[in-house]
Amino acid sequence: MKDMQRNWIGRSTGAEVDFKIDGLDKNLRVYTTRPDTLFGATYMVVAPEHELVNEITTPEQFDAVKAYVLGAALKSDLDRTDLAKGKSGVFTGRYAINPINGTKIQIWVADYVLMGYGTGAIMAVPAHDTRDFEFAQTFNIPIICILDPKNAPEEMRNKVLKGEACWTEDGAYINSSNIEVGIEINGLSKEAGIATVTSWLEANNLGKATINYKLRDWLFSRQRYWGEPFPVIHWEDGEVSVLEDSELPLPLPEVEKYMPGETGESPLSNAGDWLIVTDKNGRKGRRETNTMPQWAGSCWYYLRFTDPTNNEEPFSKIAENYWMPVDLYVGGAEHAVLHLLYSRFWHKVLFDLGIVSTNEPFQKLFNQGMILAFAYETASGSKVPSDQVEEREGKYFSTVTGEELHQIVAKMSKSLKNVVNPDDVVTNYGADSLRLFEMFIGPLDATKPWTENGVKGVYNFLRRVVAFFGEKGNIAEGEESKETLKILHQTIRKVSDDVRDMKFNTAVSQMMVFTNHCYKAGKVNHQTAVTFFQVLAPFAPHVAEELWELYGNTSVLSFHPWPVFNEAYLTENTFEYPVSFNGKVRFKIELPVDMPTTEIEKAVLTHDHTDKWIEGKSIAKIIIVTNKIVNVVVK
RNA sequence: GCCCGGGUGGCGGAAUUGGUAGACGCGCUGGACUCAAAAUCCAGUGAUAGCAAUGUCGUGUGGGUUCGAUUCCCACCCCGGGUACCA
Repeated sequence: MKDMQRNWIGRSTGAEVDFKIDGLDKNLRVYTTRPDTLFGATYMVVAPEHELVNEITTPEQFDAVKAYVLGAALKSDLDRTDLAKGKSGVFTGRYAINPINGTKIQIWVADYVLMGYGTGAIMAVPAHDTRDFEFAQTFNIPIICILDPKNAPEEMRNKVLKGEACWTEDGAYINSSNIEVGIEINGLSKEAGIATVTSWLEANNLGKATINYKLRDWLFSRQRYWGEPFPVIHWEDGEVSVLEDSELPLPLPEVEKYMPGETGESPLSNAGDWLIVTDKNGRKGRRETNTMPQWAGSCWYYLRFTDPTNNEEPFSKIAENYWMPVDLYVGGAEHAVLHLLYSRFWHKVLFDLGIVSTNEPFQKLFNQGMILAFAYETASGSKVPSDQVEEREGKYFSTVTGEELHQIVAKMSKSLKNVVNPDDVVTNYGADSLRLFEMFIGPLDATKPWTENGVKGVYNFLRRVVAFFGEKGNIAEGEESKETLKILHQTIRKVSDDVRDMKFNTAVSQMMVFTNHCYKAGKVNHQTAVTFFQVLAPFAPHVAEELWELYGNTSVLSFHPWPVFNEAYLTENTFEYPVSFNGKVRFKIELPVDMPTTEIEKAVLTHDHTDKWIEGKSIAKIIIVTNKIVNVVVK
């Protein structure tokens, strides 16, 4: 999860390097994480949107470049990434001077370089970068190897040295010195190479060490109508002010259309009169049109929850101190780089400002798995809404086109219309059954398709609980049996542990074990029954409360403390040892738990079945793990 | 491509983290009840051989470590999710 956040933030360290443009009094600045490979730079690429494209392009190449830039602009982002398989680009006709060795290298325009990252321009080192290599091969650009892959297989190494293969891992520098300008990294390690070249660039004023992030905002940059408007006014004289506390909150204005403004501004720019404000001196101003869309507001809701009725401030220091940090954050993995990342960021800002008392907002994260559902797609892979699908003899067909479809498993979504409404389960089996089934279906963190196979199982369990404990004849007076007490207390322990570990499926199964035991035992006493109701209550609250009341209680069960298990009921006097020969279990033998190993050994060796397995062989060793297993090694 | 998960009966899933593989549930089979069916209750249910006692095989595949491996190590195959020309 933190890896995903790290990837999203995408911090990288490298250097910016200036290349002189041949015949122009300008520099082309690139960002690279590998300044050490400067000797291997054989061409440069600028993004189609780069501001210098027009200036760089020579008259002969102008039409070709213009056509290419236009073409790139028309491609959507999706197309551009979809076309990742093949590289495209066009030569600008212009050259740049490699500052480290004075070589003239071609400048190209290509859409595999993105304007939004770094400087929108790169130096290409085809021998040691797969993208550059692919491009250089496509357009017959020289490939110069400067890292000798000494530890690579011989065949591979030869290809790399000849510029016929790309090598992105470490190696020994070759062709990497220029005495005239005082730079020499041949023989250095990668780390030392990067440091040497970077300091050389800085000393000669040709570049500097830089840190870059690929972080994209995924929240405020996607403006929409629904969101809290910023309480900010831009005045005609250039002053910007925030609203008085007394003017808050600022509600959203009613608008006719929710589309973005004509200049691509937030939808609030369509709000007409609402936008214009005049102060008491007649000065005119315009309201800020940006809102806090989507989860911008919920990034801090947990703080407001600590003090929800406070009318003076978002939350009091006392309340914040008492409740924070949040014990548990339950959310899907899809929140990793969205809600969770923003929440952590905001919280850290508030912490630095001294407004909250913790550096992190959440103590523990739990990723619950997504519940998937069946969906349908055509042979060509396009999705068909589930309400346009009919089943005939185990095959699926579109009710619109009649085409045969195949069934896939995909996450539930509105667009696929494969959302399952749990109301049916509630109607047929009750809310407790639905609740219990969601816990019983499997581990909370597992992703799995929704199926109602098995709802019957938990429904049956609840029905058996009500049938057994609802029958007065099953409740006996007096002391509880040892066996029942043991299983009851095992159940308390297991359910307590499983709830703590959020393993609800096994907690439910333990309660089933207990109930099955009650049926076998035939009778249990009053105390056993009500203790079980307490355990059951968080899982099936309606059933548990009903039974609790049936037993003459007038208070609410949920307010009673959780039962505590008693170790004394769980201790055993004997243990049934599995006896194995060479690791294979052959029979079992019941022995006292405190029997010394020498006695156990004797008991095993004198057992009737033992002869059969040691016949004609000799015993090499006997391994006894107390109250676990006995293993006899024979040869 | 890269980064995470994960492969256990017909199915959903258990297994105290190296110690009896398959708890619990669904489904299926048989029995009881019923004129009959449903519901319910009881019993059985990994595969295979056997009337049985019992044997052999078995946790994606192949190897390794170990007295002992679903669990640890190495290589590979498959599935799911995330991400993607980030220089």
